Amino acid sequence: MPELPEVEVTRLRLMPELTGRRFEKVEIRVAKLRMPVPQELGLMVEGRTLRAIERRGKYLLFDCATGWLLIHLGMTGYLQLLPAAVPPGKHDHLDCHFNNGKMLRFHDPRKFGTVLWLTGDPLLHPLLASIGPEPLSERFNGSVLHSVGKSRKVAIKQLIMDSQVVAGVGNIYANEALFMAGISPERVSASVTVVEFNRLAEAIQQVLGGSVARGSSLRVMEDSVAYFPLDNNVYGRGGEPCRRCGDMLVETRQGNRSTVFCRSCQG
DNA sequence: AGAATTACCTGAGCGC
DNA sequence: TGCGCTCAGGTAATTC
Repeated sequence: MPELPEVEVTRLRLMPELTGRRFEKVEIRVAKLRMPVPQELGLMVEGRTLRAIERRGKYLLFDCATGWLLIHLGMTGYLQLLPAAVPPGKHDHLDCHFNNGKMLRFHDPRKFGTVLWLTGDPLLHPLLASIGPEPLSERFNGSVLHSVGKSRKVAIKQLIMDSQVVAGVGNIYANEALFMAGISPERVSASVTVVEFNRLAEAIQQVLGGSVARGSSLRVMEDSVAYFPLDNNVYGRGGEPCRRCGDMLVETRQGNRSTVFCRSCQG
């Protein structure tokens, strides 16, 4: 599923192809996503020139000067850049045609994604206004994490998955970052020390930044710009040996999400 | 306010 | 072969 690094790599790949290009035509085939795709989207976007593509958490923001096209890929969504003539298949819900003959196609089997039109400052929109700091910015560090986490009673894993605390840390990277930092996902947030919060913030940046770097360096695979493989240390490896100590990784559930960790390496 | 739970959705994998 | 079940999970909305 697209996590922050996949979203960022998508942005980096689309930007050189599409900035400065004009939206010619928008085709909405399926508007019934998690939130309805606004009817007037075509009217708003067509004829506009794309100035840039920004990202906030896992939200992509297409700067159209008069407003912003917001896209979230949900769990199963991806964006493809294709020649305009490629016929749509199942789950190809939306196409944006550009004046260079390219078409940006939104594909999302589970329809957890979001496509909206925003006016005004996008960061003030309710969906974005209360998102925490960008994990890959200098604004995010152990002190920031500590200042919110020191008084919270939730498990540390749920704290770092809270988008109000830090943007865009999903289940896979939460598991991986906690392993890297040597902290048990089950620890109550308030029991985590300053030193550990520092290690955790560092690990979050390492794990996300490393994936962005790896994803950016990969050749574009086929026609997709969304996915790249991930070699996880813990996620998806419950019951298998820990790569650090060899003990069996345990799999539990937290807030209905699967958690995998090493009881020996993560205290 | 913070924590916990629910809803949204479909493909994959499973047992029978 | 196919039916029914469970699971996967980002995040907004809802409830406690």
